[in-house]
Amino acid sequence: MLEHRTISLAEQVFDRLETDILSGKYAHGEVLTELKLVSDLGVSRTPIREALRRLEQEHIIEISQKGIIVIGVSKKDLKDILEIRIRIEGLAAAEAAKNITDEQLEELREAVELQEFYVPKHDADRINGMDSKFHQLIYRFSGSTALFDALMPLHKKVLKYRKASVENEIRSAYSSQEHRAIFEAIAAHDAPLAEQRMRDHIANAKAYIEEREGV
Amino acid sequence: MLEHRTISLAEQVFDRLETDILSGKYAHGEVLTELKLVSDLGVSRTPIREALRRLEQEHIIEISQKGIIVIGVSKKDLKDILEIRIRIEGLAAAEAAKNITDEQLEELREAVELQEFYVPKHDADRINGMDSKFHQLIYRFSGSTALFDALMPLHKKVLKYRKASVENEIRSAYSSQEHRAIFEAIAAHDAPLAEQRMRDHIANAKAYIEEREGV
DNA sequence: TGGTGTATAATTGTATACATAAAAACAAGG
DNA sequence: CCTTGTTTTTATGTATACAATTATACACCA
Repeated sequence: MLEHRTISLAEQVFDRLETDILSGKYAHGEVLTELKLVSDLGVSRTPIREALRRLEQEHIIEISQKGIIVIGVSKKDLKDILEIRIRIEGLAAAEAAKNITDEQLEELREAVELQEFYVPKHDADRINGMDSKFHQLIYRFSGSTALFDALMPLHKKVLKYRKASVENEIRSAYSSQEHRAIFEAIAAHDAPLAEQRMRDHIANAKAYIEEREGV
Repeated sequence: MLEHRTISLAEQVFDRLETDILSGKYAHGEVLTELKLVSDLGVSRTPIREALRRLEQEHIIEISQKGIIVIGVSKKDLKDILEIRIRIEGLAAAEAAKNITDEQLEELREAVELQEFYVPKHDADRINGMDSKFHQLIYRFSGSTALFDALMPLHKKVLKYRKASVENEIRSAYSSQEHRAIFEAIAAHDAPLAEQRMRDHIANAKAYIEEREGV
């Protein structure tokens, strides 16, 4: 396992396993063992176990005597997650509109504009990356740890399904425009407008994803 | 550390530390070390570290080279948490109204009635216990893992502040009545009514707590 | 053939030894 | 007296050895 800066092996293992599970690299029901992960990742059981405990807490794996069972995110989960995000992600945008600094605003602007840059190029991975970054920055700039902690795991769990959205040119273009509109409301420090636009944005994403996934 | 049934030491350590931190037993800013916990709890560093990782993920501790810094729940956190719960806990009640089974309904009824039993006796600990149980059962009976995962940590983090509410006779009696009303709506499988009553209940609790805490 | 008990193997659970990095103590020099 | 460089201590990070539990394979018997 390469790259060992200041970030601990336990953290790296967590990030990697979380991404692999949420991206669908491991299938639902697949059984892993700590020993298999030891040989795959090239680290000892200690950091692996610490990562597994956190993944278990997020309910994307289950640990039993048989091994580590991959759970992932079901379509029912997806439905529930988007329903929750419709109700609280607007709050994050509203709080960000109230609290954001000029410097943070520039960081947010960059995410919006890079996404706009990649959309006509159909670079799905980078679009997805900027899309994620936009939402996560808003969680952070809301200034609420509670909102951040509630929204971040929900957002990460949509990864696999968001990827598909981004590959659709029409939805991808609309989504980028919606981000721009939310950004403008936040930049104007108009909390109610930011809240409404974010709520609509999640509702649109939900409608698209659910139609696509057939739920 | 006594009692080692089927539940692992790591889990026991997590529960104990979480309760101690959220109840205010450890003060904000207090610094612990793994070694201190080893001697206090009588278990090795391994299960302690696994518990600490989970507590760190919940943002109620921070781990640094200086040791383990207790963070806990600030009044700002409390405000943010209740604002979130107002927006999504009604959804949990609505889903429970749709999905609850007769057997689960009886379990919920028991929590309501035991709370009603303890209120006139001013048994704060047991009232608090039944109050918590009522909400947590609804999270479970909502049938949504996402709602459960979002709401459970928020609910647990109010522990310290809820305790004070429960010691007030007037608020405690109202709260118990509100639980009864929510229960009746769920028992009637009236999702919109359950949602509205739960939202009002959280809003009332928020108003009381915030007035009391002076935020 | 089916079930049951037992032996075996495989897995997680826990403790501990060692590595590493940062903080703290301290001494020297300006 | 303050600053700075060095040493020492103290903390977490990681690997590994050992324990305990559970799943599995298999032989035996009804």
